[in-house]
Amino acid sequence: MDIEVLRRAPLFATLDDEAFRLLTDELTEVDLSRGASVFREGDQGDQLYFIVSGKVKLGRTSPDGRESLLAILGPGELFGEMALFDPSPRTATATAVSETRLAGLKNESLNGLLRTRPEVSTQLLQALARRLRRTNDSLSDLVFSDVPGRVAKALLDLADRFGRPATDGVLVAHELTQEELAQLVGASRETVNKALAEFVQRGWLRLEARAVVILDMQRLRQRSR
Amino acid sequence: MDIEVLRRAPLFATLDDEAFRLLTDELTEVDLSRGASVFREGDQGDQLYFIVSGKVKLGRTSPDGRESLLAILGPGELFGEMALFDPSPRTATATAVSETRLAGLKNESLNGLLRTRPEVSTQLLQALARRLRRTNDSLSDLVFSDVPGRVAKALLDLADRFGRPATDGVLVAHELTQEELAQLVGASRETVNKALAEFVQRGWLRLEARAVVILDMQRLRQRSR
DNA sequence: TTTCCGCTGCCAAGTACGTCACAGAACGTT
DNA sequence: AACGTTCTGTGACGTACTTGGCAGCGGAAA
Repeated sequence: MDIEVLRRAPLFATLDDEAFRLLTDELTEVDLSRGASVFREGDQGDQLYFIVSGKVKLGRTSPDGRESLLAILGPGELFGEMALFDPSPRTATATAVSETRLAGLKNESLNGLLRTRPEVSTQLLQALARRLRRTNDSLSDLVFSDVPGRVAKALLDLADRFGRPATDGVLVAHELTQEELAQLVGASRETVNKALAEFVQRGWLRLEARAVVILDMQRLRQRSR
Repeated sequence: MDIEVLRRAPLFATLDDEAFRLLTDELTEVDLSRGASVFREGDQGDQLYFIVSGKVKLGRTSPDGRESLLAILGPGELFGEMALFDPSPRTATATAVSETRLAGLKNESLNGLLRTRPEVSTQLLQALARRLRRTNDSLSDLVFSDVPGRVAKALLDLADRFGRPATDGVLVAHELTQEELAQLVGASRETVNKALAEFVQRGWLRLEARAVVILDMQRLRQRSR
């Protein structure tokens, strides 16, 4: 397993090499192809996961079958920790958005780590606090912004986390279909498509297969406020 | 100060009486009347707060001045902890909804506590995980449910946490104006008013001043799905 | 290649909700 | 009691969005 990503993860940053090696022995490798789920709403959960490579979407299903995405996570991020601290079934489904490699850490292993290395809990608290802040942001966006605004925000956020400089702008290989993007911003596919078309028409974006190139960050950022 | 609420708070449950007494010495008492703020968006934060009595709303303001509420918190709950773990300015404004008494705990005191009592961090992780779950719930509700559904959900949630049995139902003294209730569910005051009127007309509710009496939990619960 | 299916783009129609506008009730202050 | 202010209730109207439907496109599978 490629442990480089893990070694750099803030959660393990305080560990010395020896402790880190012991820990990696306890990790389980999980490989997923696009569309495969790690766990589903209602499952019993006793593991948290690190994303080594690829992307994962966390989603929920409404009683009548519609879907909504809580977050898109990438390399170095962790998820599935809630079921450990607040013990109850999983409240979201985790699905691979692309070819994805995860490292699973069992509840007991984590508890062992927390016992011998209490500093690690600080990192966990930070990770949770950051996630809560992001979720609060999404909540406000949903109330304050219209769909084009939310799409702009989502693209900028994805660009921050997954963007790479390209010849004429920033390439954001988000790997999401417009349907998934719509579920992420809480709107219909149709409306998101229109918003994207408008951005393209204004010269702010170029669309590619499951990716966009942001040509005018400035304007897009203004539209997102 | 009335320390009973604090003694029962899960965060301090594992402390022996001696440790608890030392801790309470480090708490600062804060009293607020309705409408007064503990901290505001953008402030520098170095304290977290327990609610001893009363209620607090956590809200955000949009660039154009509209407001949205992230949560209503009551006795025994804590807030303002995010600024400590994820150090950056406060991302929400905390305002008293009624006469409120708080106990403030400084960052350094908390760190001291975490150093001597690492078990406390588990409780903090739990509290954060629960909050994150609730926020995720709000997020899904906003996407999945219409306004009447969200109003029903909000009332049931408030009933769970602040409801007291009455002669003909459950009295929920939420202390919120309809404007605030609207900000909580992410809708306009008028629409919320109409939803409430409909519930009353169907015999599910009775309205009182900044309170409701839930007459038919069943139906209300059905409407909220 | 050909076929198929998922994804994209777009039009038309319906609707839930926001905005505006106003009036009455309740509450606190002098 | 008189007054202003804040809160509640309700109707009319416009619109941003959803729903539904359909056609073209491209990549994967046969």
